[in-house]
Amino acid sequence: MANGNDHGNDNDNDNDKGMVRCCSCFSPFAVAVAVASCQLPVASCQLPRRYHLPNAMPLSYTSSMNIERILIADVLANVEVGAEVTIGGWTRTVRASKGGFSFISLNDGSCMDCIQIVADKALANYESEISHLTTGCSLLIDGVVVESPGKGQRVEMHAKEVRVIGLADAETYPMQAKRHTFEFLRTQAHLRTRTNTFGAVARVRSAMAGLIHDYFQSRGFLYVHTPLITASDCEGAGELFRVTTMDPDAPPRDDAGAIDYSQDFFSRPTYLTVSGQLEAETYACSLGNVYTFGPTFRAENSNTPRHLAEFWMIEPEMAFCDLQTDADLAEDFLKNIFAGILNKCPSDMEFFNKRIDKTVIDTLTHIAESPFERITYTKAIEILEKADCQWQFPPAWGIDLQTEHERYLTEETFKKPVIITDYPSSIKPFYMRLSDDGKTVAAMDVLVPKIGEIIGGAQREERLDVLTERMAAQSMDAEDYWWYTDLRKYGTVPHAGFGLGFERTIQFATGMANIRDVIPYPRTPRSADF
RNA sequence: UCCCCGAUAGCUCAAUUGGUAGAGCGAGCGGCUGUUAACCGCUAGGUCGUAGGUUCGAGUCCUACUCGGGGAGCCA
Repeated sequence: MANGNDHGNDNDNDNDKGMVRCCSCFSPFAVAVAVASCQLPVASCQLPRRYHLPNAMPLSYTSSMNIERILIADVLANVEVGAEVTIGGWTRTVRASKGGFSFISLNDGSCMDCIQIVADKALANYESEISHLTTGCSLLIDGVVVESPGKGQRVEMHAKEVRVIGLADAETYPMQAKRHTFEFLRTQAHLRTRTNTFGAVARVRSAMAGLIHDYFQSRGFLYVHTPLITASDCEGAGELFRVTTMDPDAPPRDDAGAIDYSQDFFSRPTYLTVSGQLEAETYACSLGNVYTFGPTFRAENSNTPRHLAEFWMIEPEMAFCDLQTDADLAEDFLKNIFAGILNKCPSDMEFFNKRIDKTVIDTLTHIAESPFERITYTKAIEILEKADCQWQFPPAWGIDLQTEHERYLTEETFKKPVIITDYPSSIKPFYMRLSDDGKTVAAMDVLVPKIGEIIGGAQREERLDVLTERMAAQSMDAEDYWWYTDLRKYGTVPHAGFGLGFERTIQFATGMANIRDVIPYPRTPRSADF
């Protein structure tokens, strides 16, 4: 066997049970080749008796080549007993025994579970280093996978070498091996991903992003990168952040004393985008079905568990499409990604179901399997007016639905997602298509229990005359949107789309109560730390 | 932005309706242990968010501010 110091550089190819021989592949791009080369005859393989998995990454950290760091997720699930592997991670708890050995629970973020390392006092640095380990230290461990006599784990690891890479002073390290409130962890956002909850949120968020791309890519949607800086200042979606290079203390001024934006970077006032929709429409009206997936900015002074100043939004846009198909897509899309996340992150989802919200798995399963309710706004108002409820805001046709109304519909009346369509034109933006009744527009909102509006969408107004009338009615200058109206002037086409709040989707899927806990570094009024 | 609640040890909280602060966890040390949020013992650790005010005396009452949480609005 390799001794503890050369990290697998031995080439003696013995036949230890469970060892797998394979060629090295230090480029992550060569995974397929490497896996294939594992089929080579043993004699042709010059490399160490190391377990090789597609997820293994070369340990470029060390100068000794031929080492690969195996993910703990793989060790726990796939690596067979007897194999020697190298893992790296951060200690969660260390239970030291003065008698002879220590148990180290190590987590590397690849999965919810930690692997238990048994470190014997025979190790060279046992007294000097291992017996002093505390929560949060980073380690590289070389050892053999063995069956675990303890409960709750298939295997554990007997360390052959424990390299202490970084210590964490227990006196000051904020992440104690105990329960912390989310409020406290928000103040330690750079370290909170070392907890079970935030590790799981990060994995689910990443998986969810992948599922969303998969959904659209596999259906022929084109991914469009719409600009983050915009000059459109009145899309009606909220307050905008200004983008400028002017000195706030001494902005250039014109003869009349007004701020002279012609001297600003873009020679005009510019802002961070509140939506990529208008630009996405232009791509849809030449390339068919498209989607955006990127950050969005709202300068609204919103202080709620459902609002961020910077959040991510997904906005599909489809040509030759009406409201019904738009709603069909929204429903199919949500079902698909919720079923997908249950399938892709089972242990993280079990964690959320056990520790965060005991109903999430049932809820997501139910959503994936049963049809959404679809009602018109008019019908929704009827239901609310008949409801035996003391409304803080009595429902009435022409007034937008309040939070209490949305929750009543999703949580009391239907107990599932509800798609509400055909809102009064007076409460919806200019670009939504005016219906034949002249009073409503082809809008749809998807409401879900607890979160409320998760999707807002519409069939777009494709008739030039109606569009310009509606712009004028909302005191907009159509000239500013000449490129948008051009779509209706040249080869106009019915089209529709919607916007999905990414963080609200993750909130719903995980049961996390506060949106600030499902984005790495939340930006909210008076808060832009990290 | 509006309404409500909160701020006490590193973290989570308590302090009998004004009499100069306690617990659990965490940490340090010791003991014990195939342990797994281990267990047992000892020790250290706080000018009670900030600034004023009332009072012989304020963690406790009053005012303002800051920060945090919940609800509402705006929305995704």
